[in-house]
Amino acid sequence: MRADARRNRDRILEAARDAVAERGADAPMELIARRAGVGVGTLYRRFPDRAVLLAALAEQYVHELMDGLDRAVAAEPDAWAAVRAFVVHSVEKGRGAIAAALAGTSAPQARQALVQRLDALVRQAQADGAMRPDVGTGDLMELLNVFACHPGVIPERFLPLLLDGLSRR
Amino acid sequence: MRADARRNRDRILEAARDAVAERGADAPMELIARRAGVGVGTLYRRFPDRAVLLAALAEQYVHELMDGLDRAVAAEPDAWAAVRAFVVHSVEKGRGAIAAALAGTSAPQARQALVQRLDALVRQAQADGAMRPDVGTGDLMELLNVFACHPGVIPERFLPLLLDGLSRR
DNA sequence: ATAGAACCGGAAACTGACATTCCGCTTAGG
DNA sequence: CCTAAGCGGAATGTCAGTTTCCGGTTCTAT
Repeated sequence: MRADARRNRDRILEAARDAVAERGADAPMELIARRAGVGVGTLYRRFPDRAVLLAALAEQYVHELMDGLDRAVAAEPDAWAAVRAFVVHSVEKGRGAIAAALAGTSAPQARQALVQRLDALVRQAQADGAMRPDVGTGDLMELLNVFACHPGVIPERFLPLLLDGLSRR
Repeated sequence: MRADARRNRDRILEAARDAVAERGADAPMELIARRAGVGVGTLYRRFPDRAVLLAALAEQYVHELMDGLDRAVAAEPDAWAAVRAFVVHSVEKGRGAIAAALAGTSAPQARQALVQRLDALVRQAQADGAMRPDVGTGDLMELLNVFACHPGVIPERFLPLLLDGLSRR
């Protein structure tokens, strides 16, 4: 693979993430191409159709989340603190890929691994009495999704509120 | 206006609200008509275009919210309790009209009146030390919007979390 | 009962936004 | 300097919705 081709591929993924963030999973291919500074032809050469592109996006994003989770666990000995760090990290890095990643159809195995690791952490935090017991890991994912998909929900403004809501009173 | 025409008008508004809830502000006119048990022709006779329909929806909905607010204030002497009651009521009655109502373009005067009344209540609740001080009325509206637009955010599951997040720690 | 104004349904024509293809030109890199 | 790999973007095809229109139907006032 030629160097410029690789560069374009990365740009496309980046642009696709932004576009999906703003316009949802069916953002126009042409918009994605334009934002990547690339012709549609190039986009289609690299990703034969939207499903492939979305899958690549999801794959990449789930791995980023997994990394974030690992780092949070490593940095914070306390489970609840780790959950908080993960949420903050995910929301900030989130942008639009979440919509694709959590839609379910893409990258199911990687997604499941993430959910399992997160679930263990959540249960621990709840067992410690630090996190409210009536929210599940699925709810947490849903909330990340809201931040990613709903532009009006600005992290700086709503994250403190969410974290307080999630903690045990 | 003939009696059957009025009946159809009401049905269309009802159907439009549901359709907007599920498919967003650009739900197909044809879908709305079908759900109302009416031909597209009838829909267009009553509402020349989508903007008019959305405006009618917004108007109706903002008034419902206003009524809910009045009732909450009347029933609850405490400001924070009234805010809570209003939020619960709004989320439950919400469905999709919020998307249209809060989009901003429609029914600006009625909307503004609502925001003003709500704002006074919020400030009171915050002054009482019962509600967290770092959320504004606009944020509250945004949150209602999330419940209305995001089907995955089920009120029964997320409302307690939201209310806890909104209260002062 | 009945005239006729108001209303209705839904087929059909129109529209525009996107997806996808294709090919002549450009460029990396050995 | 050669050529395989890559590129852009005009052109074409597709389809979901919008909007119009008119022959038939239903109210309701008299």
